[in-house]
Amino acid sequence: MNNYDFKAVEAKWQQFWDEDETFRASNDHTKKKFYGLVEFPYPSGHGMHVGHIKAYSGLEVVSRKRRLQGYNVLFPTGFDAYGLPTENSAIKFGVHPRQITDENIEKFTGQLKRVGFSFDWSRVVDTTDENYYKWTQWIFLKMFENGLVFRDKTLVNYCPSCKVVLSNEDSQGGKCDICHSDIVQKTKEVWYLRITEYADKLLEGLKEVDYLPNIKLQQENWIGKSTGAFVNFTIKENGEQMKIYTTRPDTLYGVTFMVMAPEHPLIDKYRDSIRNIAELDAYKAECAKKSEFERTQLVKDKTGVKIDGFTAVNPVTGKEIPIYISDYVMMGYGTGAIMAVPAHDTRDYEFAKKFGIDIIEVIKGGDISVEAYTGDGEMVNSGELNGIKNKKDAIEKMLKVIGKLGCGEAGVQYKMKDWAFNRQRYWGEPIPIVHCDDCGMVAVPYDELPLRLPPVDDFKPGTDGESPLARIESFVKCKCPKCGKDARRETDTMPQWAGSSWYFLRYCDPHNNEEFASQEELKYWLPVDWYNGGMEHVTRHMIYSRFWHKFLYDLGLVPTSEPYAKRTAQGLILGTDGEKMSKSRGNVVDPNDVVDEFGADVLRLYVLFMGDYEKAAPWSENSVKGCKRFVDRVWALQDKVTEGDDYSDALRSSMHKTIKKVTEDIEAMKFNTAIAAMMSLLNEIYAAGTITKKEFRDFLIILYPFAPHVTEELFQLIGCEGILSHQEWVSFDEALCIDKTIEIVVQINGKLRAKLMIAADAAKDDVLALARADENIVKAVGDKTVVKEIYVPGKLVNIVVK
RNA sequence: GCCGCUGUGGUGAAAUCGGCAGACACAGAGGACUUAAAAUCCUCCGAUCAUUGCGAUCGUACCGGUUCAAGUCCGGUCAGCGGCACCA
Repeated sequence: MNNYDFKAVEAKWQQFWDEDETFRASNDHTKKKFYGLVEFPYPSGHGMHVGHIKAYSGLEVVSRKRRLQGYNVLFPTGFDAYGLPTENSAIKFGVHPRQITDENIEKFTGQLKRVGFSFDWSRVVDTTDENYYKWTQWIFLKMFENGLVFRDKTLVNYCPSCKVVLSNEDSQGGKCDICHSDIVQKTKEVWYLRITEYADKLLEGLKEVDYLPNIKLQQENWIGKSTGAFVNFTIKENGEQMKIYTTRPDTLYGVTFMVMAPEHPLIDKYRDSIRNIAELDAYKAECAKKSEFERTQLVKDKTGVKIDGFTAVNPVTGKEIPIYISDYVMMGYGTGAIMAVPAHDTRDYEFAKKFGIDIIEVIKGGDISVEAYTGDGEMVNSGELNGIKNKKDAIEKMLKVIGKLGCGEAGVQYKMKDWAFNRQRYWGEPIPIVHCDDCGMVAVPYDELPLRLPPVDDFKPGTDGESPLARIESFVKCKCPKCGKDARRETDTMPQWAGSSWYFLRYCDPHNNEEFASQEELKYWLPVDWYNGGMEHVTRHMIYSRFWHKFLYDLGLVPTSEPYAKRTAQGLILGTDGEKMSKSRGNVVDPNDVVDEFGADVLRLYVLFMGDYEKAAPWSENSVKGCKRFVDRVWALQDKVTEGDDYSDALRSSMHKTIKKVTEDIEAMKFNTAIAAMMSLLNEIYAAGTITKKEFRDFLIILYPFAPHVTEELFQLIGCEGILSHQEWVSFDEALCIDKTIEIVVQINGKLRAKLMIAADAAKDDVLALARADENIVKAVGDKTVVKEIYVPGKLVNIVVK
């Protein structure tokens, strides 16, 4: 036997699989299917990261196993290639983003193949390919047609460094998700998708899918549904109805003032009758200067200005109360105005204390001279609500009261906002809309898709926040598709998340030129059976793509209401220092280096063996060596093979147990313990000294999904027929997993005192008798009284003594 | 502030339903082979005490509880990570 030449063996099988198209999904729709999906990479110039390898290795193992289990497996990949990093390097090096993208895709493809992933390479999609983005534009137009696209002039999150408008999701924490600069608020007219229309469906749909609980929870929190009531307060001076949203209508009797967001439209409407309008304007200007970040950081000190000229009337008490403006009320949530109940809301309490406003207790239980009481209790000072102790009852009662008064009704609110769907940059899908002076916004006709990105020399964004496309006259100037007059093309492009919102549909039928995918293929392949990816995509990509999918479902264009039946997430790989891998820390591990030194099989094994798949784990060069030893020891088994088409007595039960363990652990994504079980079996084989051909063959099959190269080679070397990729997964016999004799533990008062070997089917009394007779037990019991004896079959005996 | 998760040897970690804590690895120590080293193979490897050997006690962040039995369940505390955050 030679030393294992992993370079030659891995190259040999990668070439074979490539030429043989071993992993191509079949068109045979009579077979049972498995659609495993991993998040397609963004082809950045840095190449792949070991994190990518871990992210793909999970479903790679599942997919390889499913094929052996007789499934028609669709395990595709592709490239989510639009985006700023490519555009920025295009600007930096003066190279067209198309060229950079092509080079990066080639680099990524090579790296993925070097690791031996069993992707179906005939179905690769590239979101920047015109045959792909044609359909991204097509779906956008369908949304436009159905009223889900609108333009609005509002305060937007704007990144001054990237010169783009960002969605709420992309500017979490007041930082730009791309460059981490501080976001500023800017008024701009931009494109939106009406995702809020689907808020309830997105929430409801979570009930029918199998996502990890924390993924569901994060999505629920993001959608942020709350139930409460809308209540109208009349403004005495002008009769205007001031609508507020509250989750606590039960506290309506405790309202002592009201607050509007500084940008509230009623202020502008009645400027002339507000006596201190100059003061309000100054306050508003001051707030606009603060970034969202500052606004939320300076929580402690409440600021605001009383509106001199507005007085609100509490609809249930008829009492007159002042109205303030303050930046602790946001225009973007609810109605942009609130009723303030200082006795039972911490923020209102702080405000009331600072401005010397009355605090009226309506719920007993706290001490409102010290702080706001937000708990439950008996209603007081609340008219017909007095005496009610249960919050739910109080809310119900109040809803009836305001219903009778005709001043309000129950309502729901969502934290989720509409999706700012635009970028003022070059490298994205052009938005297929034409602006006509007479017809307004007009869709580009479907038969003119794709609306291609025009060739450009200068990709720099405009200083005024305009797309570079705005400088291309030949692109901007066009005829209105409706009336034929001169018109202007929209120059914004779609955000990075557009292309990935439907890519899993395209994989079903990637070369279709008539439809985004045929109904027949979609019916067969959908839903995605198992989707794995990073936690960072749970509130963006996942919500966006579920929204697009549900929209297409409502049009009858996809057969399932949910795109993904199951979703899991892998944990990060940290640097050897235990910190998140990043270029600036210099702790990034390049998968290429690992493949060069140890081979692809070792890399694959290690990323799955290093710890719980769903948890973060630091990289360790030394531990990689352990997996290398394992592969080498498997290779060396070829010298220990004896003829035999059965299991030997020595290994029979271990074989069955290991097959069971590996079969089940893969399904539960417990890859680390599956590998550990195979390592244990290998240790047993070494202890036994020999292995039958049948045992070796079956061992290779269960190891194959993890380490396909070395197992294919050994399968061939020991003279098995065909290739391993075409074998059947091995079965196990539950009965043979049970040992004939087992070890049980004997405890005295819960402390281990002896161990016994007994027959697995021994009767309780016999076991207890044996236990009592054991010399250690006799000694330990001594002259104490036996109070109780507990027997757990197969596990232990516990003798309780006094 | 709110919600969620996690806390186990020198290290990464295991441990179905409450039933032998530390599987499997890494690192370390000793030995075999070797002129030597690497590689490989074998042995040891939670702490303390005892030690010729058998063994004893403690030990899963901390404090308490339930139980014959707790890493696992319950109550409280602390620490770390993630998400949301003036959401009315």
